[in-house]
Parts: sequence; C-alpha cells; structure tokens
Amino acid sequence: MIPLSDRGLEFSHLLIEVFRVNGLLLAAGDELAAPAGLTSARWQVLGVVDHGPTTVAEVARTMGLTRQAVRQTAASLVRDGMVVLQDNPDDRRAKRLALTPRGRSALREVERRQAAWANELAARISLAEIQAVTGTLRDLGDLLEDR
Amino acid sequence: MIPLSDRGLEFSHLLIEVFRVNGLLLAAGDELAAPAGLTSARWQVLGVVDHGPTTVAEVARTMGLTRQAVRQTAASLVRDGMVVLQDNPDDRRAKRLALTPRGRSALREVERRQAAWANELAARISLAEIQAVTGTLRDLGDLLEDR
DNA sequence: CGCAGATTGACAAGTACCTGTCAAAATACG
DNA sequence: CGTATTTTGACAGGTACTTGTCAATCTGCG
Repeated sequence: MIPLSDRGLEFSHLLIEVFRVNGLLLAAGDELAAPAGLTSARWQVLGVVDHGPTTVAEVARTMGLTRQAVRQTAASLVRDGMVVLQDNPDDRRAKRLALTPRGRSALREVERRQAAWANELAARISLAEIQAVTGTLRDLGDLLEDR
Repeated sequence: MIPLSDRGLEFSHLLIEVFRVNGLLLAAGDELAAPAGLTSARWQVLGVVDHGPTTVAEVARTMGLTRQAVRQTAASLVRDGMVVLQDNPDDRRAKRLALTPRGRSALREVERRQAAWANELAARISLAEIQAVTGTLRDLGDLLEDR
C-alpha cells in the first residue's frame, strides 16, 4: 500500500469539498433557472446565443462541451420556442441559433435572479478569500490539465 | 438590471473555476479507474461496500445519492462479477452487496493509483494553501446548504 | 396483536453529458 | 480545377444521475 502523505490526505479533503460545492452550485443554478422554464444547461446555451446568432458547433466550443451535448439542449430550446434556427449563408449545413422574444425574456429573468443571488452570497465571504480560492483552484486546474 | 457587485463578479469567477476543476477531477478519476475496469461511480460504490456488506439504500445514504442511482451502478457491478448479492436475514427485501475477490482486487488497484496521484499533485501545492481553500469551500458549501 | 406509515427494490421516463459513425458541405492545397 | 482533409449536424448507443410510482416488507404505536 502506498500511504497518503499529509498533503495527500488534506488534498483528498479538498476533492470532497470541490465535489460537494459543485453539486450545490448546480442545484442552486437549476433553482434559479426553474421559474423561467429553464435548467442550468439551457440557461448556459441561451447565454451564449444572446451574444448573437451562433451555430451549434460554435456554442459547443465556447462552452467546452461536445457538439452532441449542445445539439440536444438546442433541440429542446427550439421545441419550447426559446430559440429559432436561421439559415446561414456562410455554411448551408450549420443553421444559426437565435433567441426568440420568449427565450430572451426567460434569460433576462434568470440573469436578474442570478445577480441578486451572487451578490448576496459574495457579501458573506471576504473579497481576499474569494480571490485566494479562485487563484488556487485555477492553479490546480492548470496542473490537472497538464496531466 | 441588478448589477453584480465587485465581490459578486469575483464570485462568478470562483464558480467557473469550481466547475472546471470538478470536471477535470472527474476525468482524472475515470482515468485512474479505467485500467481496473471501473469508472468513478463504480469505484465509489466498491469503496463503500469494502467496509462490509451493505444494502443499496445504505450505500445511497452514505454517498448522498438516490437509491436508484446506486441501484443502477450496483447492477452493473453484479453483471461484471465485482459484487454479489447476499441474503439479508434482517430484511428480506434488501439483499446485501458484498465484494467478490475480483471486485476487491480492482478496488485495491485503483486505490494504489489514486494514492500516488494525490501525493504527486499535493506536492505541488503548499499545505497551507490546500487547507485555506478547503476551509473556504467548506464555508461556501455550508452557506449554500442553508439556502 | 393489528394496522398505519415508513422503507425498500424494481420499473419507467427524463436530463445532461459522453463516444463513435455517417454523409453532406466547406476548406485547404497541389 | 479537382481532390484530400476538416467540419458539421444527425443518429445510435452508453453512463450517471434525477423524479415519480408501485407492491412488498418492515416498524412503530395504540
């Protein structure tokens, strides 16, 4: 058995907290999005499309997901009339996703809720602490990305 | 539009890092588990069952998941001969999951890899930093749990 | 003891991701 | 110009979760 070093052990606690906070954040996001008829995934796609009509492949690259994942979410947004497909003169295969008025108002509603929620939570943790955690997590992420 | 406060904005960056690190950790876990014929989910279930034969409902409570999620993972472990179902004299409905020799050796293999991986990563971040991040994330998690 | 209520596993269906494969369309290049 | 390569959306199928429902069984209480 290879034993865990002190740091390794403390590191395991960090992992557990990351998983826990991630789960809680996802749940909070869904709660914020639900009253507008959205989920976290749908909200994120709408957020990207809000910057201008975009193809599925482009949205996927922006979000760091596969085309297939975005395709499914986009299809459900089209079904619900929050997004429409526009012909794309630049590429006959790839239609552009564009917000409908309904999609736009749903997005605005969630953004309003999200801003209030983030401000409220942020008020309870010091700026220095938030920045320190963000920095360390960024380093850890870079480390993980480098294998 | 409710504007994001400075802290609120910095907080948003923190969210993004949590999501990113979470995704990278999940990928790393799957990579660690794959050579042993496991996934992160299967590995976690085996880890709980390693403490002694347990019912699906008990494992679910331990892991903070639903019975249904654990049920599916457990079924796949049974299919692959890593776990067997034992009759439970205390409750005729709820059979106990128990490790087979094959399940045990797969678990040991992943645990060996995981310890080496955690030690290596932990060596690149100071103990103080790890503890600080863990503490802040724990606070944030508690805040989120209180709504 | 007997019954109401809680717990359990099974089943169905849904969300959010993934990989692999395919044909059509766009692009790069000799 | 034409062909090789890349990109794209669609489709199939898989993993890991969720909620809701059901009947069987266990438990607590009057």
